[in-house]
Amino acid sequence: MSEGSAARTVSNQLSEWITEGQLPPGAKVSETSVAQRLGVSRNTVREAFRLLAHDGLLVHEFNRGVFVPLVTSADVRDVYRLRRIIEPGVVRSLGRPDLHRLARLRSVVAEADEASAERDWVRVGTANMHFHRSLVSLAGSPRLDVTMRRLMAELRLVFAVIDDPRFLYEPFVRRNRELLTMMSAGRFGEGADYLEAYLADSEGAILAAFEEKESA
Amino acid sequence: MSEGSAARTVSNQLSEWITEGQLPPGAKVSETSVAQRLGVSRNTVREAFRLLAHDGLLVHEFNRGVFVPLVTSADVRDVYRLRRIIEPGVVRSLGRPDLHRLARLRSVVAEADEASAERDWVRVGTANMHFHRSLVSLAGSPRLDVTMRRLMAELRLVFAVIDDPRFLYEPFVRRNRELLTMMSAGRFGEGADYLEAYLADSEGAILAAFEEKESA
DNA sequence: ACGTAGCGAATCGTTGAACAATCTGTCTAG
DNA sequence: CTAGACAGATTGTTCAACGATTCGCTACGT
Repeated sequence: MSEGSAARTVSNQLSEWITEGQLPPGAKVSETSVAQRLGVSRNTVREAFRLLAHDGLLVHEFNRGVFVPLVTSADVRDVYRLRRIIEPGVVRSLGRPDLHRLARLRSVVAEADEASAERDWVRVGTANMHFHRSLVSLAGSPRLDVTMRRLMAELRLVFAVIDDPRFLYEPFVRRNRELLTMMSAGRFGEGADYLEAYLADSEGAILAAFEEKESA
Repeated sequence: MSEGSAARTVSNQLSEWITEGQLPPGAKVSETSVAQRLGVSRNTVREAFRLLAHDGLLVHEFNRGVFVPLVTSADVRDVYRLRRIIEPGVVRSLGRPDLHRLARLRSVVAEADEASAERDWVRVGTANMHFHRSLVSLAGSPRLDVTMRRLMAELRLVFAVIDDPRFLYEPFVRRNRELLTMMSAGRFGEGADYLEAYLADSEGAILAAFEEKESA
């Protein structure tokens, strides 16, 4: 499945392994081991490494190899600093109520509702990421989109080290829906403020779960 | 010079060729031709391609090759949209007057003055880029830094197609110095507003030169 | 004349093996 | 116990080759 490029499939597989915690933060990822396990050439693995390094899911140290990044609380703060700059700004800049362009957001919210009903928290998590990426895409800025994709990828890295993501994801299902309601009504300023508080809460919750993890 | 990685030296060379206009926008860059001309392996060239694609200096189309991006006026607008979000925001967020951290900015301004006196406009241009990157680095955000690096790289792409960059660079030497004066005095709010107008003018000037180019 | 199908050349994607350069850890010598 | 040499492992880079895909060209049919 997912044809097109061997390097791409390898990078997808590695991405899964990382976000599912099989490759713990700080772990070294050897070229030959991955090449053997996935039955591809070393060169292809190297190309996949570059793809993932591009999204921040791996770090490349010259002559030393690639490693799963050790995410610190400073990184979490940095990611959220950018999110707080970008996301509310996008909502605020949405002058006209382009209602039909909110369709995608609506479907993502529905998806989150469904997954939440089934207590499938990882699906809720990915739906949440899709929501925020779709939100940013409303700005119509390609460069904002790639920045946001990077940030979300790094966030997946953070969630990989947290055991029970339920209390992190569950509240956001409701808040995403409320934000969408405000935007549908054309109340973009109010939505931006709401999203700002939302993101602050989210950062706080993640940092709390994170520092609790550090003490252990 | 700049040992350590063959791929890095190749990417630096390619970067020069692109920004100096030897590789025009839209041109296809073949793997084998570059490999032969620089005396390196195809694999190394591919690695260099990925590095440059990461900064937006090349675009990679599967099974088709890599190309020098065709920058449109929409791209210029997009780059400046992000700059207007990031740079004034950084200045505004500089709460305490960390005067000693402005030292680097000061030296860059001096460099620009010197280059301007010698009418070396490409040196003025790189000094200008250094100024804005150093400005953003004051925020202490790694992710903001890499975003800014990307944006500046793409901007080099734009300048490559403009013949006489003098009237684009020259006014900014003074404005950078004035902005620095405001920041040195702790007037960050005023500086942010100044920078906002500054960026708007810059975008306008580039777009003007750009559309004039398009008509020809 | 025009559009289309098919053929062939060129280029890319990937493989596999090989060698050089570098890092890491161990073991010895002082 | 520290410093330095040595060996093993891993990465960086090269080379040659083969299938896959794209592109331009020719030839054909309408």
